[in-house]
Parts: sequence; structure tokens; C-alpha cells
Amino acid sequence: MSRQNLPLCINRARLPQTNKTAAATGGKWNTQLRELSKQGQYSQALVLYRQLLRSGATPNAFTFPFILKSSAALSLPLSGTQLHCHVIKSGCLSEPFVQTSLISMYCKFGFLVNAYNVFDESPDSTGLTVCYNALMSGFIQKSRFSNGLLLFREMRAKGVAFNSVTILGLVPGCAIPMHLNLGMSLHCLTLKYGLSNDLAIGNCFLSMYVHCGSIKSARKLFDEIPEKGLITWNAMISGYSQNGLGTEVLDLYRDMLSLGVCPDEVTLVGVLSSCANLGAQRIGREVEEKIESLGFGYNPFLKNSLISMYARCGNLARARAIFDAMPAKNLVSWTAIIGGYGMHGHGEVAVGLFDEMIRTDIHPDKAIFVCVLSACSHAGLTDKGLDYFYSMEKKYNLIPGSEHYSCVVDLLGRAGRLSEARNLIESMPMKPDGPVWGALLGACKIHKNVELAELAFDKVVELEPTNIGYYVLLSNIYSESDNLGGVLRIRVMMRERRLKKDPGYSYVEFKGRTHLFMAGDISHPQTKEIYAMLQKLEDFAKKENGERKKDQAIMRNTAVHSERLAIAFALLNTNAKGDILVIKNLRICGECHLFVKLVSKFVNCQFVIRDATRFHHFTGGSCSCNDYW
DNA sequence: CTAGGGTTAG
Repeated sequence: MSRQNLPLCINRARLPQTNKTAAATGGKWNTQLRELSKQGQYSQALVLYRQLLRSGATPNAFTFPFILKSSAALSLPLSGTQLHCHVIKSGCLSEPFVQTSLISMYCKFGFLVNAYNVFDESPDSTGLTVCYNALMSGFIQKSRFSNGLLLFREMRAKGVAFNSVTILGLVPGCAIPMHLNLGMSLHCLTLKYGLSNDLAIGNCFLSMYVHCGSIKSARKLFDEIPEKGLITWNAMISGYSQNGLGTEVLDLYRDMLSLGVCPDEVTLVGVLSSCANLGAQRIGREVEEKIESLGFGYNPFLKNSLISMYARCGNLARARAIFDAMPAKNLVSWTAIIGGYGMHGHGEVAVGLFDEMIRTDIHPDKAIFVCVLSACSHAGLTDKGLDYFYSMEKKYNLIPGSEHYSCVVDLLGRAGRLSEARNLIESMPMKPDGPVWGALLGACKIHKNVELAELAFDKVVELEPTNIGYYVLLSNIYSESDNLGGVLRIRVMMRERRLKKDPGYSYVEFKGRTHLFMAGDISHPQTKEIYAMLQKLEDFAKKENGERKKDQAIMRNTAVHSERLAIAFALLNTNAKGDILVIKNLRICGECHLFVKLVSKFVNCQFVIRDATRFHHFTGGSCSCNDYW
């Protein structure tokens, strides 16, 4: 430190009158520094700065902003504090540009007190918009929202002008539902002051609405922005995608392409995540081609999204190929592939991969444990799952959350260890939430334990009174045990609480379009052919199933379920042999389960059907999810 | 010649 300070001091002490030449030589340095800073070559810039000091030149007010920014960008707090000393020694502290850079740099390190001191100790800076902006956005980014807001109020009280950058610094702090009202009043303020022409302002408010979950306001704003930038499109697309509105994402993506806007990596991440949610593998494949043609193949974010998309669409082979070919796999890559195997009932592969990941010294997090535990539970690896659960805290210092407890309750419950599951719930360090009791309720359904089911139901309905699924579950438990009084009681309960079972619907992706079917639907243009195909399938299923008496009863109900329509449509339009059909169902009933099982035998293809909670995998007449019904 | 800002995966 002192060695670098030394020439600086000597220079200033020895040659005060040659400051002009020092500035002149400094000028050359500054031009080079500007170039490096522009290109983001921050470490080069710091190297150059050291050369500057060694050569005996004096850094001036034009030098510091570049250097401070570089130090901040590389997050080198030590060199940053050192630079603060240099600034003081070279007498540049009174320069507003330098002050602002210092404030911004300290904020990026999280040294908010230092930042505030720079701001507070120089009276000039407290009158400057830019200094306020720097400090305020620093506070907001380090989650000190109230301090940031106070600063904004102070600014207005003192009559310091604010501009669009002020707003841009403040709005991200409003991106939680609790602060939405404040954000909306800020939005009004920008309209009033005519700042809303700035595209970045529009983008910023757009993502604020998205983060607050008011997706409708976001869309309204999106439509009002006349000249949308790529970031505008991306913010809207990832907003829809994060809120689970997959079809809206695909629609918007099509609009974007048809307007000739070229997507970037961020766009495609959002699109892929929606393809994963919708099971829209065909569009996912198109996106993969686009990634190659645009030269984004190197991007690890996109690779992870592709793995996740293929895995969740049931194409584990392709997911695995991409995963294996990835040179640098991170935790998210492992989570995507492990989650994919777990979801489709390949629990052994999933845990094998997890162990392999541990061997490669990647530290697990809470999210991957959710995947591993549910993989164990679906594959019946009960004790292995319990071992993993206990290892979380012991080996990896991860405190299990209620999401992990619900996995373990499911794990024990499926294995029929209901009392252990119940004991686990009672030993939980936090209050058990809906999913935890729901897992117990689901286990009671499998193992026909009416008493415990009633207990779990009471708890879960208290926590999630409007979740219809739980009412349906208990009602089914009652009807299986021929308890018609119970069924009736639940029905009355649902009516009293005005809970309506929303109409079941299914959709299937075909040639980039999503076809939606409701029970008894006759609105599809191919209705006639679909029903003809359905008849053929029903006949086959009945014949195939003829000799089994119990299942005959199941097949007796010929109501035209949405699932059957979707399947008939899919078979009508594809050469299904050897292909994989992905159908997303919100609800797949027992009768349809059997139906699909028989049909997949008929056409000898693979079905992946997804309902509200899990994937059902059918291959050539067998079903990997046989514990479910 | 110089400062403050917006979008990204499991």
C-alpha cells in the first residue's frame, strides 16, 4: 500500500508547479483508461493505473471515476479503500464526479456507512441529483428500502431536482407486493413529470408489476409502450413465465418473431421454461434450433433450461445427452436432470446422480434436496430417502424447511408408515403447512386409513380452506370405504363454502399449437374424426380388458372425459409409433388412467401425462405410476 | 475526456 502511495506523495510535494504537465501526461492515461472501462476490461484498467502511478504521473479528477468503477465491478474492497486515500491525497475529493463514483463504489461493496459518509461530509454533494441517485440506488439494492425512500423524501423536501435515473434507482425497491402502492404512486409521478418517455423507465415499472404479481397491470403497461425494446419483450415474457402463464409466453414469443424482433438468451430462457411447464416439447425443439442458429450454444443458462425442458417433457434421453455434453455443470444443471429422473419414476438413477454430484464436490442446496427426496418417495426408496433427509443438517448444514418435511411425510406415507409420518409432523420445529398435512392425507388414500385421513383433512382445510383438491381426496376416501354419509358431508361442506370444482380440461401440444379439450367438448374442428377415433380406442380397450371383472366396472362409465378427447386427437394427428406424446392434464381420473394404459398398448407408443401434482409415464401398456390409483 | 439506471435458469 505505502509503496504505491509513495510516488504520489513525492510528486505532489516536489513538483507542485508542474501540475500542468502531470495533467497532460495524465490525459494520455485517461484516454486509455476510458477505452478499457468502456470495453469492461476492468482488471486491465487497474493494471494500467498501477503503471500510471509507477511512471510518476498524477491521477486527476478524470482518472478516478474509471478506476473506482473498475474496483467496484471487480468487487475489490481493499483496493477501493486504498483508492479513496489516493483521492484524498490528490485533492480530488471535492470533485462531484469523483464523489459520485466513490459513493457508488462503496454501495456496491455494501459499505453503506462509508458511502453515506462521503455523501454527508462534503456539503456540495448533498445538493446534487447524481449523488442522491448513487446513494439511493445503493440503499435500495442492499435492501435498505426505507433508507432509500427517506433519501428521496429529503431530496424533494430540499427541492433537489430528480430525474429518470432517480426513479430507476427507487422502483426496484417497490418490486414486492407490500410496496406496490408506493410503486404505483411513483409511476403516476413519472407520468406527471413527463419522464415516462424513457424506455428504461417503462421497462423498470413493467418488471415491478411483474414482481408484485400484478401481471395484468404489467401487460397494460407493455401494450402502452409504443417502441418496445428487447428488454421490454424479455421482461414481459419472463414475467408471464414466472407466473406460470405458459400459453401467454408462447403467444408473445410468436408476436415478437413475427414483428422481426430477434430474441436473445434471456428471451429463450423464459420461452423454454414455459415449454417445460406446458409439456410443449415440439416448440422446445424449435427453440433449441434457434439457440444453435443464433450462436447461443455456449450459454450455460440456456443449457440448463434445455435440460429442464426435455426432462419435464419426458424426453430424458435428450435431457441426459445435453447434460452429459455440458463441460461445466453447476448445481442447477444437476437439479434439472435429477428432478427429471425423479419426476418420471426413475428414482434409482436420480439418487445415483445425486451421489455422483456429491463426489464431484458440488455443495447441495435446499432445492435439490426437494428433488432427491421426492425422487426417493416416488421410487419407493424409503430408507435411502430418510438417510438423505437426516444428512441435510448433519452433513451439509442445511436446515430442512416445511417443503422437505412434506416430502418425507409423503415418503413415509407411501411406504405405509403412517404413524411415523404423523410423529414426524408432530416433531416439526415449525408449524406444519398445507402441503405437509396434504401429503399425509394422500398417504391415507393409498392405505385406506379413514380415521387419520379425517384428522389430516381437518388440519389441511383449516390452512387451505379453498383448495378443492383436498375435499375431493377425502370424498374419494369415503366413497372407497362405502361411507356415503361422509361423501355427502363433504359435498355439503363444499356447497356451503361455495367451492366449485372447475371443469376438468386437458391440453395437447400439436404443431406448435395448444389444443384444449373440455369434457364432452364438440367445439374442435376435427370433432367428428376425434370421436370416431375415440370409439375405436374404447372398443379396443373394452376388448382388451374384457376378462377382468373389476376393471370392467371402471370401463362402464363412458362419459367423454377431456383426457380421452386429447388422446384421441393426438393419435389422430401423429404417427404415434415409437413417439412420445406429452399431454398435460389438470386432473386425470382413475378411469382414464386405465384407458391410457390400454391405449398405449394399442398404439405401442409412450405417453407422458402430467396432472396437477406429478407425471404419469406409460410405456407399451405398463404404467410407472401404479401406486397412484 | 469524467458520475447515477432497467431484463436472466432448477
